[in-house]
Amino acid sequence: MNKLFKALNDPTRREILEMLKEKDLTAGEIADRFHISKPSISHHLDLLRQAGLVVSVKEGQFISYSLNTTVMDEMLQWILQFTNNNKSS
Amino acid sequence: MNKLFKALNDPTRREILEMLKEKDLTAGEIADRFHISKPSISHHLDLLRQAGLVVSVKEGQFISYSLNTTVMDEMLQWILQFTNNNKSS
DNA sequence: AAAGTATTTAGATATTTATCTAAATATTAA
DNA sequence: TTAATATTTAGATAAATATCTAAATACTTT
Repeated sequence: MNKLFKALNDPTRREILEMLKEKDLTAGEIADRFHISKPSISHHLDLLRQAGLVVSVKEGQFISYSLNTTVMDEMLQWILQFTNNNKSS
Repeated sequence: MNKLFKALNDPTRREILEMLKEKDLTAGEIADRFHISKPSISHHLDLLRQAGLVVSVKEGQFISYSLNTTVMDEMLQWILQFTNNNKSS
């Protein structure tokens, strides 16, 4: 839970997630869309992976990143405890 | 949105929100439940207030804090864009 | 095997953040 | 009005984080 909130507490990382929502991308493709060095993006991807928000698969020379939405559910539940959406009737 | 994620990226602050879910509390009552100094708790409350997650009302000598759930909706929507819960049928 | 490409790891640095103590402000009670 | 209580503000410090460049690793192509 901690790692999840930590991972989401950065605009670059949230933007990466939104990109991956559209389609899977390689580390390089992601880096190319930011004015940030590749090592920095690599680090962001690592944090997203640690939080379980993305999954990486090696495809030859490339590493493809894709979204893992199941982890979002945990967060969804946490938020719903505060909202009225969880009231019966 | 940035302030919202920032505010939630701290276990103490998340715990404060869970306390306020049960009932409104004064700054002192909140501080008493942690082994953290009052100024530090005051600072956490300030960040929560900046994010719109809590509202404070002065009641004489005390300041009462209460949850503001409406802000959570914004976050809920952000998360739902990734989940399958928003698919039609 | 050597060169090129993709990505990560290592190490450094500047900024942000959580925390503390001391002091300031504001309200209540004596 | 003085003392006590509640909370915040100010200023300092240690730890965490985002970023960079340089180097290492791993795969592919020639």
